[in-house]
Amino acid sequence: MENPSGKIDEKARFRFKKEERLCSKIIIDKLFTEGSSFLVYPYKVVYIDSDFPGEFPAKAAFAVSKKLYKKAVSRNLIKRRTREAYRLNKHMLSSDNTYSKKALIFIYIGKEILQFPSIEKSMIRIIERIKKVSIQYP
RNA sequence: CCGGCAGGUUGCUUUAUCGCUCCCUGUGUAUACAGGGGGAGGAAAGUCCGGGCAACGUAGGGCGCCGUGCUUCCUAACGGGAAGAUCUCUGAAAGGGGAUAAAAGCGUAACAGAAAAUAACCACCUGUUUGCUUUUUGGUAAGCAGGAACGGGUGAAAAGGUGGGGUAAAGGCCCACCGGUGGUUGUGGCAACACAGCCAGCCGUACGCCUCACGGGUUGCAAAGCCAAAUAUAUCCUGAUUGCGCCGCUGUAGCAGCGUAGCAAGGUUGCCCGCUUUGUUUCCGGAUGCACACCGGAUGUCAGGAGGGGUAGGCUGCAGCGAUCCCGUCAGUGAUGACGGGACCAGAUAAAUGAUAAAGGAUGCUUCAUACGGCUUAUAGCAGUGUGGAGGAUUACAGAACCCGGCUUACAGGCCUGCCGUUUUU
Repeated sequence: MENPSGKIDEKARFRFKKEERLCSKIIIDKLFTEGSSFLVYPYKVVYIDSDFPGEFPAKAAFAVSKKLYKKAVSRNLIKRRTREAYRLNKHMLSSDNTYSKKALIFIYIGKEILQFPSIEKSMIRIIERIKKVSIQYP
């Protein structure tokens, strides 16, 4: 908005600060009770339209089931790889008015810990699907 | 050298790109940007003990429950640790595992076995009855009465062991030596205890109950406090006012004071005594002389508290001058302590401390080359050791959540110190 040169946008492109992470317990509860979802292996993605301050197209959270992965180390590894894939590709979601703002949760349901390249591939497919879903027709 | 045991220590490195969180400085009113710096572990794990800290409870006493249980020491404390004592299992050894309060009383001991503790199944001995035999003051078989723990068999365990005397046959029945137990004296040790002497024939083992000593209030940082936001004052208690009962004073409307005791229930975070709080036995009516039982009523307002309801955001707690960490010296066998110097060292909260790529290191494996000495069926082959190259593999266990001290469990590999040497080889 106030950066016609687009420089800050360029810098902030790969940033992923606390404002872009989904922290509110209320929204998370709402997501699980009212949200829609789709599957792109190895993820289940839950999303809902949500309004929040800021210029970001979405707020995201990442989850790994404690039942599938009992050790904290492996859960951390999956969440870190997922977060990294989201951080590197979230610029594809633009913050135009043509798209509604979203709250997202990525739930890892794969039974094996995948390497980063295949995780990134799935993430790109997920983001394209979210784009499709959130087009607003005025 | 190799194999093993014990203790300690360490537990991948570098570069590039893109990020996360906290602190400081600067620009900057908020947001934000730039620079600099900090950012997982020895177990952060299990949540098994012990504390700190916090809230609540608590006059005091008794009983119960739970935990611990050789000795001395260490420690803030411990069920932890160090050094030691006795017994026992295991190992060739270095070592490793386990047990240990006291004993007055009581209980249990599967299967097998006659019997598991006031022992008699077989065999043994004595007496006697009957039968058989005639080797007739004997022998033998069966029964009865008794003696006897020496032999056999069972068992995890059978009433100390060996030898001798003694006896009908035997037996600590008696004696010598050995072992144990108890008493006692001496020596050593702070002590557990050890060793030695003397005395007593006193002589099964295991487990449990009981007993004794010491310790233990409960819940946990989602504790606890504050702010913001938000819903709703159901119910209960206390005080004031109005009102109830009794008594007193003035005097017919006010004022001041009191409400004992019994019973029941609750609280006292297992129970009881005790303590404490509340209710009731009070009044009126249904309802009729009295009593009991039953049903209904004994108001409203304000303030405070309990409780309920709401919230699930932020701040403090909470990032620590400390049972702190590092180095050194001294004391001590050691756990540990004292002193001196230096340091201030993660703080996330759907939860940071990373992701990706490349190179390197370490350790096995396969293969090739080469060097060394050895063996054989000897210009060759075999296995071993060292060095170098190539390929592929492995690089563990595991992630802080209020903080410490331990314990337990998991862990690829490397390093250091000390100790042991059964088999095989040199």
